[in-house]
Amino acid sequence: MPSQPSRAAYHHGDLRAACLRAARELLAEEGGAGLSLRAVARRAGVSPTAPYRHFADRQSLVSAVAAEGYRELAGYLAAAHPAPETPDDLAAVAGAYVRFALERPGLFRAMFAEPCDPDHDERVAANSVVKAYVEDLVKRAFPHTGADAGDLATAVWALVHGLAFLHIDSKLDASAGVDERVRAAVHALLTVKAGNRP
Amino acid sequence: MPSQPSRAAYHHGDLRAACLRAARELLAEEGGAGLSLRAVARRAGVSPTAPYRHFADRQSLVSAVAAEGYRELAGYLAAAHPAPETPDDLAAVAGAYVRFALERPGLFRAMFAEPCDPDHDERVAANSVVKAYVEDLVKRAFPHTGADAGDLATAVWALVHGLAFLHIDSKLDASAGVDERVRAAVHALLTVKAGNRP
DNA sequence: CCCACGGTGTGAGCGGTGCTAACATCGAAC
DNA sequence: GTTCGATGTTAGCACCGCTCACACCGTGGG
Repeated sequence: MPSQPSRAAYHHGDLRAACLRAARELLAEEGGAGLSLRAVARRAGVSPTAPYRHFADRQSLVSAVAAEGYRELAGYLAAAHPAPETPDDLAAVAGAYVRFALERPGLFRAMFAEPCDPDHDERVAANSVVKAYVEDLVKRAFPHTGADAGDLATAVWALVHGLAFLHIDSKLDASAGVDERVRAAVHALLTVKAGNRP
Repeated sequence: MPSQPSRAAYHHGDLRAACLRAARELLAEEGGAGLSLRAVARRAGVSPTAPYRHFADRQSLVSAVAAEGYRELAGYLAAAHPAPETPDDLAAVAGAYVRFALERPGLFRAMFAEPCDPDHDERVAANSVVKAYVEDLVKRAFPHTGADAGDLATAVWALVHGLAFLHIDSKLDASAGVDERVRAAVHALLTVKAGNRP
């Protein structure tokens, strides 16, 4: 591999990274439909088929971008609250999850909207990081719950995941006060009177 | 318009319906990527551009299919429990929502996975039917909740929606006992002790 | 009764796309 | 210093969305 980016090089130097960056930009600018290997190649200033040296096919590129997205999401959530302990902290993290989706809808859709081959190791690894983070978070926020902690974690993840999708699909008018809305939804669910059950 | 399906007709008779049916089949067999106007035309036994007489573009076809999907979803939920009243009934309906997504992942993704033009009247109408149904359901299952009923409905919809997506993305091993898993998740969320809050 | 018209299907064709195969270039290991 | 493998290029296939000009035919005004 070339150690230095020799000027006007025949070889790009770090085409893989350039492709990922270009893919991210296209995803942000034109959405998932605009993400094509050829467009990526154009943006990277390279011939239309050069990316195939680094990605087996389009799906492979999308998976790589998605894996990046998972890692970013994990960081984003951690930044929202470094050590969430209470349900209120959890609501803050939930807000961050939805905000992440709203700020990068193209990326978020790439992460979830198309079926991905489960063989992409990097992708499943990055995904399970998010999963583990949510589970740990829920366990700390509800240490004394009688319900199975795994079930609760699943439910919480599903809740925020669903909120995110409904928002980016504009099934809920998202424009104003997303955090407030998310907080209200989480609060509403967590404070439902169990006594209502027969 | 031809009143009778004259045999070997130059005009199809009901090409629009045939296109919708073909689109549904393609969605089921090959997923969203396989749904092309040309493939639809082939399957309907018609020239590649004939569908353009009935659908302005691909997006328009997808929106029409999605609208069908929303109506079917509403019927599917209603069939799961004709008059849900208790949180347990609600869990049953939630299970139906997820089952619907798992049985028709292609259709479900078409309904939610791509951004849709909000100008497609039929589609937004069909979608709001589902929304109203969920709201009514939640109001009946939790008549005495102090929280805003709209917030709670949003939260419940988000919960089942998220569960559906996580399942069809196989983020949760869905194969066995989906209903049980969904019921457990809903139960876990609804029975969280509010007393845990500071 | 006939004919014009408009709704519907056809065909050719443009540019874009995923992907493959054969070839070109260059850095690095021997 | 030569060879070799990784990386990039070009040509080309089939398919795609979409447009335009044209063909067909049921229907309604004369």
